[in-house]
Amino acid sequence: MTRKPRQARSISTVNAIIEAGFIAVADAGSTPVTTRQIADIAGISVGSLYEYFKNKEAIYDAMAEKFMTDVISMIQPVLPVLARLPADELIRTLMHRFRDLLDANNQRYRKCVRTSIHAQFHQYLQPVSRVMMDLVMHYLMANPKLMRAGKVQTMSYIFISSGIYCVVRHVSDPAPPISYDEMTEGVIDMVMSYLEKASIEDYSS
Amino acid sequence: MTRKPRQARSISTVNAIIEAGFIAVADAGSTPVTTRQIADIAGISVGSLYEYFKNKEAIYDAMAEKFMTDVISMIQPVLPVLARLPADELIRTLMHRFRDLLDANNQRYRKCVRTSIHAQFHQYLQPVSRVMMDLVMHYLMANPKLMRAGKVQTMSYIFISSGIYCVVRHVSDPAPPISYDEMTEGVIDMVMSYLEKASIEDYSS
Amino acid sequence: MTRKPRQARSISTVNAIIEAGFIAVADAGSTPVTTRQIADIAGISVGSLYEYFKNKEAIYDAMAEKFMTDVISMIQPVLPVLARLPADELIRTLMHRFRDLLDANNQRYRKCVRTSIHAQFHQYLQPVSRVMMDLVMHYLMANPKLMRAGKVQTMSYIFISSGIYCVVRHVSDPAPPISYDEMTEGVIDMVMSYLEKASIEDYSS
Amino acid sequence: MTRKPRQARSISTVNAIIEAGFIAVADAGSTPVTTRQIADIAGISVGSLYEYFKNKEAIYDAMAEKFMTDVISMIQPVLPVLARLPADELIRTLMHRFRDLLDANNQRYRKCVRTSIHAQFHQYLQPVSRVMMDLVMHYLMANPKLMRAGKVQTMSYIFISSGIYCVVRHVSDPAPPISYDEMTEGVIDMVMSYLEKASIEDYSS
DNA sequence: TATGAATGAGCATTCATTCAT
DNA sequence: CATGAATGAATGCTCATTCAT
Repeated sequence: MTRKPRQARSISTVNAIIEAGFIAVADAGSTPVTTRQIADIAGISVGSLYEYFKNKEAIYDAMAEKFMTDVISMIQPVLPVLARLPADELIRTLMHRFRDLLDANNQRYRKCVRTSIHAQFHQYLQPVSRVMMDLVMHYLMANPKLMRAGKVQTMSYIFISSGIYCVVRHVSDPAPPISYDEMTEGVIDMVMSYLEKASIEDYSS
Repeated sequence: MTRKPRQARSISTVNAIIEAGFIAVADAGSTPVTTRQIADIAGISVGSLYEYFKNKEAIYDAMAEKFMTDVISMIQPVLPVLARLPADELIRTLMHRFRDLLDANNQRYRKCVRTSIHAQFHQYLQPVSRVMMDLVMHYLMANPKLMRAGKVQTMSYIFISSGIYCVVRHVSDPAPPISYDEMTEGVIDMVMSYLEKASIEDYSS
Repeated sequence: MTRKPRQARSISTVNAIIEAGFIAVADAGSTPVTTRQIADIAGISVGSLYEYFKNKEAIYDAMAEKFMTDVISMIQPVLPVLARLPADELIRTLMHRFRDLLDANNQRYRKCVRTSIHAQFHQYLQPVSRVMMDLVMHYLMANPKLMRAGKVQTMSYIFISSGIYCVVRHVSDPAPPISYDEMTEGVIDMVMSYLEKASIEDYSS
Repeated sequence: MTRKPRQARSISTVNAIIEAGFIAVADAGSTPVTTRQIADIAGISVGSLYEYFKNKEAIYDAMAEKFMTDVISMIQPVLPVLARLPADELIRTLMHRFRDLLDANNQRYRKCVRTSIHAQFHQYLQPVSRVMMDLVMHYLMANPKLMRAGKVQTMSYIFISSGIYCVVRHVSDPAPPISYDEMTEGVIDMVMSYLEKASIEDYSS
């Protein structure tokens, strides 16, 4: 049974382990990460690892949760602002903040996404989809005229999938044929074209 | 001239192993596949496996290659037709053929994509991107007016990434919020909106 | 003079640990008991465990000793009475008191014997043999005519072994083919037959 | 999954592992035996161990089964003879053959019983009880007058328990107070006294 | 060529014991 | 005295790979 970390020291150890997990994944390349590696990086013994986490899986879960938390806290503070932005600015801001998140902590997440393609892809990306979906919902409520555009759900699904995977692919690509900024503008063009066309059709009807 | 029986056998054994690899991955769920499983399914001994493949990695490589070949031979025969189609019809045809490929052989690839999310994601999808890029190039050469639309490379990159990942995500999702056909039409809308807008801008300039 | 509170506390803690040891063994079933479990049940920390006992082995030793003490204090008070009883009554009384001891404290010892079959068998049973041997000696001294019966030592050894293991086996057996009372009477028959025969031979000689 | 040993070599490896198991248990004293130890003694690698046995438990099971087989084949060949023997000769023969079995193969079973007191006691002894019960049944059918003696089931239970544990205790005792032969004669006396008394009572009634 | 028994490094996990606080 | 976080050796078990037949 995992002891519940109550004390300050314990909490920091838990964080150190999660931290070590990300570093290990980032460093590991495609080979799977061992508990020993994580313990070594965290500067503790294997035994201690199991004082704080039931098993390896639990560490991965905590990492995914930490990632989600980071994604949320990347968006949360600017949420009121984002909802008032025009769509192109919204996307641009989002893509930039995402890049910042990927590059924070010595590119931790960038490296992890690169290697996690081979491993916990879904566990990492599903929460992002969820958060993005929330954001879209907020945005639609703040911009009700968009609701009149058809296929709201379908287009949300597609835009979110597209956006996330464009980023993932770009991050994973060792020599991307276009720059991140070019990609950002492309995504904006794509979305804006649709929104404009949809609103025209909406008016004319 | 008669085919050398030894070679013929070798080729069929190699294919049997690759086949077995897909079946094993499809059946395995999330647990990793062992060489023993592959050998058993292929109906040969582990020892023989290593007669035909240097190691497990080589089998995965061959599987990815086989997948690419299948993707190519899905597109190749209709290539002349595709190039003459309007963009929406092109995408619709493509998405349908993709679905057929995923469902062929008792949904082999569908199952593999689902589980390979956790494993050889890139190895499988990079070739698809490559093939799609080729197709786009063909299409552009057959429809040179599209070339005048700006950001050809950027938008190709984005549309291909989007299209592939939309399919992957849809396949992986146990309960997708929209149907495959809705998604198909959504992707078409997205692309068409952009192309229309781009051509308008092009005209006006 | 007041008892030194430190000592008193120590003694009660030691007892609590031994107590906890029995409870842990009784509860554990066939899985081995950990020091953590014992400490938890005793309501102290693992660290404290090692304040009072050198190691796990020492706890087991203390448990065995406690068991012996309990066996002794089960017999001691009735010793004068027992020595004056006829042999059959002696055995009957003994077997009943044994059953009572096994069932005391929520069947603590019964459960322990059941699981300890797999573990500290000897450590638990040797003391019992010793105590029983003492009892037999007392009995012989009180009934000197029995001394004339041959093979006193041999028969003591056999009767004690038999008696103890009959009880142990009966306790361990989830579905014993005979009842405890039937077994008791059987053991009495067995012993009495021998004693009668021995005394006849003795007389005749 | 454990491969089923079909070939001669495989069978001998299985036996070698079981053999090694006994040697390991005999040598181990009170410390638990590891798979590594068994593999080393058997002269194979840990990996091979698991080719032949699902897990450690399975090895223990096989050992217990082997022990039972040995006990049976100790009795089986003399079964027709035993049934025609007077009870005292039957017991004497049995006890002697038991001693021989314990001392065979460099005292393998003697050592194992000594240390297994702490471990797989029941798993080893239950089969013996079973076999002994069978023998008693055979004996009773060959000597139907004994059936008339009361408490057949009770006395069988007691005599068998007594006999087995007397041997076990004697084997376990580093300095037994009586010799094996003395013990044998004592057990015979005990049983014979009962049988004689029972038959007298039977006649008189 | 084909086999499959054999290998053994490597993994996740446990737990008696220690020691800084 | 008490604590419980930390330790790390040790365990059961797996599986990619080899090689004698």
